[in-house]
Amino acid sequence: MLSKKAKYALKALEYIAKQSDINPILISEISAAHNIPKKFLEAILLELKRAGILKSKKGKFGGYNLQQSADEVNLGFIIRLIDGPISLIACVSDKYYERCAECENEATCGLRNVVNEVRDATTNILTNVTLADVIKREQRLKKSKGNKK
Amino acid sequence: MLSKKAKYALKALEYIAKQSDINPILISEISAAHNIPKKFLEAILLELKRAGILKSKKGKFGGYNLQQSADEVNLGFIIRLIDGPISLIACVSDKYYERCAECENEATCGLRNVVNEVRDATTNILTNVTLADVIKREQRLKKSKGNKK
DNA sequence: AATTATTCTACTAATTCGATAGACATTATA
DNA sequence: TATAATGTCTATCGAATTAGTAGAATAATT
Repeated sequence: MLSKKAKYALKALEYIAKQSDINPILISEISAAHNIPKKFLEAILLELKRAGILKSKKGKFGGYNLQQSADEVNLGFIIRLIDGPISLIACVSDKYYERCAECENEATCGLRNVVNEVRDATTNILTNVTLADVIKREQRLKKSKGNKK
Repeated sequence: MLSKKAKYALKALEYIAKQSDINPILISEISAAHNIPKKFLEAILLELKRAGILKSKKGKFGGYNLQQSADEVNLGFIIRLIDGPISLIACVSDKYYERCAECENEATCGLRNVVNEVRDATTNILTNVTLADVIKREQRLKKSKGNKK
């Protein structure tokens, strides 16, 4: 499961991406809109800024905006940044690889083979879906819901 | 990521499944074979027994065997049993469903839509791969490794 | 009875997660 | 230049989870 931190990060980024680029978005606004503890969100946005995803403006009328465009930021990047490995076992992770202590031969491990397949399936989705896509999906879902009624 | 407990459980089950059904397998044997802390493994095997996956025999020449056949036990079941939800967010989980506090409309949430896709991809693999499959994969990997040399 | 195993209860140490407090720095504008 | 509004930073904290341990009880075999 994702940590709350990662979920908050994704929700906040989606919220910022949806707004116009002109006005910086307030932490307190995002916090109120999604019931995210403000102080916790502060730390998260700061981390996203340090990673180059957000930019900030201090002082009055300050706040946050995307630094990259919404179709350049994929979900996999965010999740890895906040939560670490996406894979179920570290022995199949690209960025967080670690050997299994209890495994004799990695190359022939059947479990590793399965877990590797899961990782491929997961990262294929997560690294190909961007913030812009998430917003598009939301709009599509809202439309198709309207049609059904 | 899987917990160590879940990884140990999977490794131990694979080990038991590989042996003949006749002789019960000792905890200490599995523990030694895979570098799994013995006392910790004890608790894990007990849990697997309670879930109906293993059966045990006490006393001399006691130990553990599978209760179900190796092609009936799928990895998803084990992982859910030990670690809980496979999904990245509980709002798309079958067995561990929970509403997101920060989400207004679940049906139109774009993030949920993506996470649901990930869940489908993951569980499709994990619930279709059995212990028997893991062993087969291992054998296949060992063969293809031999051929290359 | 002795031996060898699982079973069960109860801890515990370390780490991670989620969250908070409060001082500080920066910016806009009145 | 004062002030209000905002992000930045450091430090901390409680609760939950994870990983692992100790030791007595129970059961089966010889």
